[in-house]
Amino acid sequence: MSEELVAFFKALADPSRLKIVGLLARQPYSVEELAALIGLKPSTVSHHLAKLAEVGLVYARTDSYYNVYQLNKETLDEKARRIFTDVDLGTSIADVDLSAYDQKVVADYTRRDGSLKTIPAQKKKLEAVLRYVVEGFEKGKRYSEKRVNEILKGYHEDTATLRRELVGFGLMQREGGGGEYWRV
Amino acid sequence: MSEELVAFFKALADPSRLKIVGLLARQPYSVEELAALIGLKPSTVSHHLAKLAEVGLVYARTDSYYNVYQLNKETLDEKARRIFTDVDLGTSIADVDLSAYDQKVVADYTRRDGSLKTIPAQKKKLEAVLRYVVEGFEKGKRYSEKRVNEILKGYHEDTATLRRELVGFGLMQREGGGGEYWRV
DNA sequence: AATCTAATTTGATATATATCAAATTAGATT
DNA sequence: AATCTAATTTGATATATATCAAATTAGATT
Repeated sequence: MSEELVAFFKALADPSRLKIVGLLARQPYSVEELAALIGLKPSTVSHHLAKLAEVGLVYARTDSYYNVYQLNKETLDEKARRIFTDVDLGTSIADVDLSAYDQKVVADYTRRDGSLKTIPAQKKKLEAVLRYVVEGFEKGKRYSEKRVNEILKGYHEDTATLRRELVGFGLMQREGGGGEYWRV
Repeated sequence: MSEELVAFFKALADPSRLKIVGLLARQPYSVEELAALIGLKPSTVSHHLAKLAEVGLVYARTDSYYNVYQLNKETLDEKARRIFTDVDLGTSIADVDLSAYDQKVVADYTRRDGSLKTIPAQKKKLEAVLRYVVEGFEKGKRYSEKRVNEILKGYHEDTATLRRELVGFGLMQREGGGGEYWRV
C-alpha cells in the first residue's frame, strides 16, 4: 500500500513525465508526437509512458501504426483526493514500530540484568526509561513508600529521584496523606 | 513553477520520507526519535527533513537540545488541492512548443526551397504537411481551381491529391457548383 | 569558561534511473 | 508473403540520490 503511494509520487516526480501528463490532459497523443513536443527520443518517451501506465495514470489505444495514449483522469482525481487523508498517511507508517525509540533508549541505559546504568539527564530519554521502570509495578495495586523503594532499588540506587520523577511525569500517583503509591 | 511541482513530488517520492510525513501527521518528533522509529541514522533523517522543509512540508521548533519537527498541514492540503487542477497541469507544459511536432514533420518532408519531397502516407504526418501547405493561401480570398493548382505545383506535382486532401481534412472548402476554393 | 549533546554538514559509496542508440517486435499496408 | 512503420526492449552511460561514518556546528547545561 505504501509502495503504491511511493510509486505514484515517483511517477510524477520527473519534469518530462509531468510535461507528458500536462499534454495528455489537453488531448491524446501518440508516442512520436509526444517525443517531438517535449524534445526527447521516442524510446525515452516510451519508458516514461510505461511508468505512468504502471500506476494507472495513462493508457493506450492502438490506432493503425500508432499507440495513442490518453490520461486517466479518474485515477488522477481519485489519488488526489485519497492520498492526503489521514487514513492514507496512516498506511505509510503501517510497518513502523512506534515503540522503537523507547526500546532503543532503554537498551542504551540498561544492563543485562535490567538495572539502569545511569538515570538519563535528557527529558525525552528519562521519560522513556521511566515508562520502562513503571512496568515493575502492577496496575491497580497499592504500594507503601517502603515497598516502592525496594522495587526501585532493583533499577537504580537513587530511588528518591526515580520515585519523584515517576510521580512528576504522571506515571505513578501518591495519596496526599498516608504515603501510598499506585501506577496510573 | 513546474520546478516547484516536481520538487514537491520528489519530496514525497521516497519510502523513508513518506514514513516521516506519516509519523509527523500524528505528532511532532525530534530527529533522534524519527531515526529510531524508522531505523535510519540521524544524519540520514536530517537529510530527508531538509528536503521536506525545502518544499514547505515540515518545519522545526527548537526545544533545548532538540529540533522538534512538525508537519505543515496547510502546505499539504493546499498542494493537494491545487496540484491537480487543470491550471496547474497547464503550468507543467508552459515551456512546451505545441507546434514542435508539425515543425519536425514539415522539416522531414520539405526541401530547402519549401517544396515537398513526397506526400506522407501516414494520416498524422499528412495532416501536419497539409497545415503547412495551406499557408500558401490567403485567408478570406477565393481561388479558381486553376489558380489553386498553380500554387500547389510549388509544393508537389500531384496537385490533385493535395487539393483533394486539403478539402478532405477541412483545411479548404469548395463551392459546390462553380469550382471556387477558399482557405478555412 | 568548559563540557555535553543533538543536529547538521561533508565525503564516500552504492543504487536508481533518465537518456540515447541499436535491435527487436507487433501490427498495418501493399 | 513481403515490406513498412511506430513502438518497445535491450544495453550502455551519465547523473541523481539514499545512506552511513566522520567531522563540525549550535546551543544548552554545568
